[in-house]
Amino acid sequence: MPRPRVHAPDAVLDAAEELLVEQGRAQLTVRALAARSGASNGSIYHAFGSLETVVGAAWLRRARQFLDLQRAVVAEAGRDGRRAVQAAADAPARLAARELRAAQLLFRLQRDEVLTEAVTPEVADGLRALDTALLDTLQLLARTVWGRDDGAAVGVVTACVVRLPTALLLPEIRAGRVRPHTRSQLAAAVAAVVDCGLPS
Amino acid sequence: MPRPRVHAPDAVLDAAEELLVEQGRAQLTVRALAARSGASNGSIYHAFGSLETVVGAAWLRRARQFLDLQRAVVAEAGRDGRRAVQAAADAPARLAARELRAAQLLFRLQRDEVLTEAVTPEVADGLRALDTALLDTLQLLARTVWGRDDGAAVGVVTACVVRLPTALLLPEIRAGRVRPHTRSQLAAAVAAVVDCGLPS
DNA sequence: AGCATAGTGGAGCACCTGCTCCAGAAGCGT
DNA sequence: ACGCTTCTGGAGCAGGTGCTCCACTATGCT
Repeated sequence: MPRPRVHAPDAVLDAAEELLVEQGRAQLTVRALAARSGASNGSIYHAFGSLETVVGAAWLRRARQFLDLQRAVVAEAGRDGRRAVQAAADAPARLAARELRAAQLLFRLQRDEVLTEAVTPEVADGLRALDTALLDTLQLLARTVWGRDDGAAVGVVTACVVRLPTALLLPEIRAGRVRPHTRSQLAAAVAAVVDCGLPS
Repeated sequence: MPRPRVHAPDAVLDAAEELLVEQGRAQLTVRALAARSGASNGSIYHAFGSLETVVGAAWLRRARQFLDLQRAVVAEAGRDGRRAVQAAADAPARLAARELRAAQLLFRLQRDEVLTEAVTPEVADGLRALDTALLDTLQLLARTVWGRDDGAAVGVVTACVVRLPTALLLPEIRAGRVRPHTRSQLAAAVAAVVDCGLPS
């Protein structure tokens, strides 16, 4: 019926990803994106509606990939709580080994920087769905370790699964390679924090 | 001889600090800074030369404060390497307890975001001096723990003293209060990473 | 009193941003 | 062949940015 697309939306997302990883959000302008992707200003806005939506969609694509991998890894780890949390924390390193770009994007942009007012409701819903998906995993882990998933327990799991990996892996993910020793450090740190128990 | 200052440079730095902590770097515009500090555009540029220099100077002021405190804490910890590293890692929490704003500023802006091309040579030199001062502390700690301060040893100390505190404390520093339990977690994680040893 | 000097205020410039707008192109069904 | 629809390209707008520029002010020295 209509005129077919010349520029696949995925190609625009790829270009956005490159710019975000290589130069950061501030350098991702409409003009830079148009130049790198080959799509014109008009095409980009026709397909996405706003720049923020492009960022959101690019992040969403990768975050889904990550959460799938993390869920699989957690399921594989079995019922030993500490091991399961260690596995979840190691997921970013695995992602980096398999799809470096994905890990670089997810660790370069925080979730808060992605879900702004300007993103299309469609993508915004996707991002919010991601939040609850991650929370599900965190709660599952909390129950596996302590048999409860209240705020305190989930807080500790979050520290292990989100904050510690960010801290220890981020420089190496940016650099392009995660050393085995760093993964050992992460596992040790996670075990220590888990053994530290819940806040009183 | 000349006309005396109406606006103390420190007042401008205070205003910049507030804006940076409350709203982030992107919201720190010349106009916002002028409005909050009371100094005019002209005064700000006469005193600092560029906006980046204001940011750099504000950061520098606080970073010096932090490094002094950290050095003192390390010196106090004595010759037990692991304890010394734990003390150094705990320094941000102490800073937050004493001068919340300082910790909030230092943890909100990364060092790389501060030292850009646009900062005055004077402030840029100060920032670079800070790098070597921090490196001194890191090397001291590395020697205390392993008796060597090569890249590998300093790398592990950096993970303990820079990355782990950033990861675990940042959300609470932003929120305004660091819980004792979080400091325990940090100490445990640091011990675990230290005990993990050097990369092969 | 007059001068030199450092500081002040703010108008305005050049630039860049996200985004809008719309004439036209490219396909499809008829 | 014609219209219907979606997609494309790019000119251009409104607004915000860092920064420059310069007339002016307030002081201390002579």
